[in-house]
Amino acid sequence: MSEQQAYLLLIDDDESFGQLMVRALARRGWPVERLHNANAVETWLDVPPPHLPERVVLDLNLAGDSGLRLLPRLREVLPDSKILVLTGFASIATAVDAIKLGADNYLAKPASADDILHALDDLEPNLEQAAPEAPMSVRRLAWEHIQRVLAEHDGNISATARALNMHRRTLQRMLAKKPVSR
Amino acid sequence: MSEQQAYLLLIDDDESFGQLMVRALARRGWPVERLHNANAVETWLDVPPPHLPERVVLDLNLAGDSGLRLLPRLREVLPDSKILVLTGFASIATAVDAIKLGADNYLAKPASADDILHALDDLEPNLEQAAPEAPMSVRRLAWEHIQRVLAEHDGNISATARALNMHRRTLQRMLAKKPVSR
DNA sequence: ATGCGATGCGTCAATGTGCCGCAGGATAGA
DNA sequence: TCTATCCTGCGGCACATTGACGCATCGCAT
Repeated sequence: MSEQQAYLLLIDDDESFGQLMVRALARRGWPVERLHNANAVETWLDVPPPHLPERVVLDLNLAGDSGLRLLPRLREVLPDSKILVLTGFASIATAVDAIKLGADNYLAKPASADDILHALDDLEPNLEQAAPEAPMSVRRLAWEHIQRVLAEHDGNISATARALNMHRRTLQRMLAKKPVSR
Repeated sequence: MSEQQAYLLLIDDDESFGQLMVRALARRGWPVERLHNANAVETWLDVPPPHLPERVVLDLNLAGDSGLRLLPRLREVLPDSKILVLTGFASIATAVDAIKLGADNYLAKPASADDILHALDDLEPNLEQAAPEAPMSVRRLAWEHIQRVLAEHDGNISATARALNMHRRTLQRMLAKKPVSR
């Protein structure tokens, strides 16, 4: 029988983003299989198909980082696949965790299909990566800190606000605007 | 023969910060060996001492080339040491690379001695339980960060505001009121 | 003397934050 | 099933902070 075609497994529960991505990836020659939520991934992992994906994009945009929980088993079932973690709430803490848990790369949304494919291909650490010209802005620092504490509290906004001694409403508003550039 | 004492290797070229850290770590029971620049690290790596450090703190802000470059050899010479990468210019990209290159953890400045020791001890990815530490409030964190950057710029408010990508007037106002609050 | 950048400060409009309240969802126990 | 609790998203409003602009002053090197 003929060799089966390589494909990409997209784990993502954002419907519109997911469909867009499927199309964009297909246009670039990647057949995409999709899983829409953590449960689907669990059952998929319980009985993996004979033909395994060559690449995996794991979106952990869900409340809390339950997506990270899936990583170890994913890596176990797919020792040779390239796994990319994608998130709209990127932080250094979760990036570090993701790599430790076996991800090959980590990307912050918004990311284009090209960004994603590039991140999956270009896995070698860049030694030249000089330090960015400026220190972290206060905003970025605050964002990182909040993400860390949020993670420590399993994504519980109220508890995080209490721990941070800030108002729940304020935290909520901060989290509502996704991109914290600088 | 007597067992030699575990010690920590601090690789950092910021004189004031380094001395502070050495003292703070000593107060917490860690003898510290220090290397002040990339060259010193190179020669140290060429002829490592018989008694190797148990923990390493590598500051990426080494003058000249990136401290990231040193990581692979460090890891090679010290397969069993805990290596923490510390940087005032944190970014997700360098965090990912640092972990890939063998760092056990990655921390952004400003970081206290306690932060550092904690980061060196708590290497497990944050899946299950959260560290029960009391998080700093965002305000206090911001204040400390500002103080640090301000110091790095010799107290130059305009330059600091530029580096932090914030308004000079705003920085000025923040500094005007002393109460650091929480 | 002249130019340049840093500093302190006033003002005003645009944003952000503290605080209150409410409705809906999830959950644990009676 | 009913109920008490906790969390969440969100509207609204008064007050606080920030961004942007301008201006006078000061130290310093040319």
